[in-house]
Amino acid sequence: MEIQLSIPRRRGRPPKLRESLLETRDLLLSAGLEVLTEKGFSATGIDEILRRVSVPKGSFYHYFESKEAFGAELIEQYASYFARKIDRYLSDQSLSPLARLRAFVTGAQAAMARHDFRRGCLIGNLGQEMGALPETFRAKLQQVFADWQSKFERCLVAAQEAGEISPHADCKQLAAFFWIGWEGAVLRAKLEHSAEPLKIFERGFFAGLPPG
Amino acid sequence: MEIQLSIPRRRGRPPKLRESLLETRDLLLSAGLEVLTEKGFSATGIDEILRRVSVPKGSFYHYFESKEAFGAELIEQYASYFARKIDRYLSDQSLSPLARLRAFVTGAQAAMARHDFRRGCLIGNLGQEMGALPETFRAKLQQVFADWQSKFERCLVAAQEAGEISPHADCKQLAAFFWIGWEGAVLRAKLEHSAEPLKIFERGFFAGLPPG
DNA sequence: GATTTAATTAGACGTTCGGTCTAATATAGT
DNA sequence: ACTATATTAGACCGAACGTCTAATTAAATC
Repeated sequence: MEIQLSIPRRRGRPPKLRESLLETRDLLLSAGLEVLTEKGFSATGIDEILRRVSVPKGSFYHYFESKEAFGAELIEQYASYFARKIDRYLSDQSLSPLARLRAFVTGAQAAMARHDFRRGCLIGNLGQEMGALPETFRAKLQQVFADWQSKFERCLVAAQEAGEISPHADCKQLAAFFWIGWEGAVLRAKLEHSAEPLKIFERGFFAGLPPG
Repeated sequence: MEIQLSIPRRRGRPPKLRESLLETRDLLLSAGLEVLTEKGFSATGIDEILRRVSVPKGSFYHYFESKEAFGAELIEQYASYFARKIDRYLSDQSLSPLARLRAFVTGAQAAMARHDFRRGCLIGNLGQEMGALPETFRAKLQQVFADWQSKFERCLVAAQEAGEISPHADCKQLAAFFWIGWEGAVLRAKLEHSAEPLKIFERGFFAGLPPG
């Protein structure tokens, strides 16, 4: 939980060849991710993030223009981190396309379990909070979902080609359906501190796929 | 948007036979519901609610012990209001059980549209926020979902008895699946300011039901 | 090696918010 | 008339928010 800096930061311009060129900045981002996935954007104060990693406020506003800018960068980081994660699962040629989707779901469950179902999906969290967030976030969040969905869509098409699901299935719709529901499941898993909602959604989704 | 009191409130003990016996209190609750479904609990300040309805702080803390108590009451109010709404739809004997479920979904879509998809579900909103909320809310929220789900479950059993879905279907699971996903759809509809996610989830859910 | 420039930390600052508390006011009850 | 009760009014406090300026240190320049 407590990330700490290897070498305590000092004032002033840092030496050029230190190992911690972006350490403080990254430290803030990773602490921010932790807290935001747990408590959301509005409920989280900069001070809390700062305290967690023993960084003074000045540093924060040195690296980020504002809380909003910080959030925007977190979205980008998280989105691409997660996109890579999806790609890793969905490109596993040792599994059938449908099995890859299942593998992703299983992996995501394990990931939530690792944090005792206390952390959700940053994108889902922020989406829920949009009413209180800078409007600039909306498009970003929508785009992230669109991206994740398109990855799923491609995998579903592959499943179709492999005869795992009906050739008449609308893969785009199915992919959207998955992500709409999955975020609900993550939300609920956080509320219940349990894997059950994730499992129920998994079962429901795969059982509902039109057989090939 | 701006609810206003019929007669401006005055200081002092109010006359007994006024029409506004609980007006101020109700005013606060309904304004609170509006704001909380849009922005969530943490992002909303008491002051904002008070300003909206031109009520001074003294009144708030006269009627409610704390923000937490206010939230708890909102949950109860909303939960039972919504439970009645569900009951109304699911007890409509002029429709088949499955058609009643569809009617509920359609009605909920219309309700969201009425607020331009800016307001979500209070229970879902608070569930997402749990990481930053008083822990006493958790059990309440879980119970509300359990309640709503059990209503759905009963209707699904009726659908089963009517031969609309497979007799082997696990109605409890299906009901849970619905509410898990539906909350995701509401979240997403709010993010996109669109009915599309609700429709996609509706299609996906009903298409996935095991035929009778 | 003195001086300027760039990078980073330190923390003061003003504002807002949640919650408390006291006073003021008005009606009800006796 | 007097007391009790209900409600509004808003000052006040401590904590937290986001911003901003100053201080400090190393690099770069000459």
